[in-house]
Amino acid sequence: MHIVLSAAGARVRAETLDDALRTVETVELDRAALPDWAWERERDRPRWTWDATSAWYPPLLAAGVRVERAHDLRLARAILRHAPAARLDAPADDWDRPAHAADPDDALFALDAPVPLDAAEELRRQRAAVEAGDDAARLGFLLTVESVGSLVAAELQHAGIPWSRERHDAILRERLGDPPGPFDAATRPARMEQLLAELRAALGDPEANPDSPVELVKSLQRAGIRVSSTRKWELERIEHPVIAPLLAYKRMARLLSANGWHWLDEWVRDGRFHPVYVVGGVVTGRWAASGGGALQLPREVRGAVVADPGWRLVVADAAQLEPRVLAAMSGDAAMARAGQDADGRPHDMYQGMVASGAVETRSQAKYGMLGAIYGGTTGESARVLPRIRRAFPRAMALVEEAARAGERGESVRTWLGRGSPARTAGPSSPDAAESLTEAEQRRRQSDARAWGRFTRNFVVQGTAAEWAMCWMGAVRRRLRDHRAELVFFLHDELVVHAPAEEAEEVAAVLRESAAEAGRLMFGAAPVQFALSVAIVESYADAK
DNA sequence: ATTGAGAGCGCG
DNA sequence: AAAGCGCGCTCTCAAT
Repeated sequence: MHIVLSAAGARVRAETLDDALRTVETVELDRAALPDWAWERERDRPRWTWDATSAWYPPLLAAGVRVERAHDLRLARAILRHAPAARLDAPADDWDRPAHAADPDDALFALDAPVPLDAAEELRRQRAAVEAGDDAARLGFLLTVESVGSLVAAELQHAGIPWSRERHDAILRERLGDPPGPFDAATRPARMEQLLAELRAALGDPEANPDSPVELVKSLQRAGIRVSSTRKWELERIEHPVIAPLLAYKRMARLLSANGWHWLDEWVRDGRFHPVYVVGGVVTGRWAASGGGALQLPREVRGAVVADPGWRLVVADAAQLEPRVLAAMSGDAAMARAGQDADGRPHDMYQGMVASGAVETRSQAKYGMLGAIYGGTTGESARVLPRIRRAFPRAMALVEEAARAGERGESVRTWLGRGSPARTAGPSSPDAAESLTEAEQRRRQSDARAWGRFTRNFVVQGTAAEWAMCWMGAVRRRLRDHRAELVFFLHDELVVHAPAEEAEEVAAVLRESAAEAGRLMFGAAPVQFALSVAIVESYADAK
């Protein structure tokens, strides 16, 4: 059963659909009455269908209403638009517009803006587009998984991750020194001022400005240091007294601007950081974050993430997720074996590759797999690739086929059927090869290879994102009647905030859910999804 | 004053 | 040690 919600002027229309998507009941109600009404109807476990979870769900959560199932029409439309297995012939319209960012306070009231689109009609159109295609089961599952993701994203934002202002402030003071007071002549924290003086002295340039890359390059060159940029790795290989204080300064400046006191004031409220996730925000299907930089939370500040008294953080990290996903997709039995021990239990995959004799060291295994999945062409990864190819031919064949498809300008798809975008800078004109200059031919070849690296990575990264959404969906369902709740997500990592006495049980839930995600995605494929799980009071202690 | 590109660096 | 993929954020600097 679906309940389709849409804005009807100042009110809300709720249409109940049976499993054949026939309308069986339509009611209108005041927006203010929606949470109670939804809570009532949730007993029938309907699939709440709306233009965007990010718009409808936050106000329900704010009113204390959780729902189990949803269908996010805009997210689904975006997937169907590019999925090779979908038969969607609707012309581009407002449903193709991404949802606007959610404001939990007034999202419902912002909704009535442009178009009262017919949500039920769009749902029927989407179902038809899935069923007319050649991969209906998987594609339908992908839409469900994406919608579960949208629910989890809203719930994560609602819950927030426990954040200690005191710890954060202490970390900043320890790293940067005391912040300048309001009447302080210094404009930078104490240790930064000190380093600034040091590096200016080392350069013999009292005006040197490390905050401006352009000015800094000039200052360095005046001091006889030949650099073309101020990138860390270029500076690191230079022997000069200015380098140490300069690198230290740059590191501090980064921390101060990205996650300093200003960030703390802006993003931490009532002891929680409420990250804004953007489901489907990345072409591959990964989530993006908007504001606050939830997906780039530096290790340096994770000490500020502290469980409430009597509570713990259960931090689970999927080990070697992308290689395992690749093993499952390609059905590469040797690679799957490398990820489990003799009893078939999850086990460090890179160690397994060493044990099987495929490579000599763990680091070779790691860089070899990175090279396979990203398309490495140089250095250690390129050196090991032939050995990886020999040991895991099916896995390598899958990524290399994806790369070749991309080079030919074809699109590729993830395991559940998300399609890669059309190549933008494509092979524009069918010029005869001989009419092109040599430089132009080289450029096109290199563009084609770059696009091939993108499609190569797309199939694996996108499928890993699908696994991750299955994982969190399973965790969410298993934690439904617990006090513990999901509070953070980071591509292949989940954090649950749990009462101390529940922590061990939650750790088991995380593991069982990883196994369930593997079964849901890949059926009986013999791939184990290993987790490293830590029960800690502070996120910084997780690894 | 606002906008956009590029540099640089944080995350997976 | 960095490279090969995907991002967001903050800063500078030039163009509008």
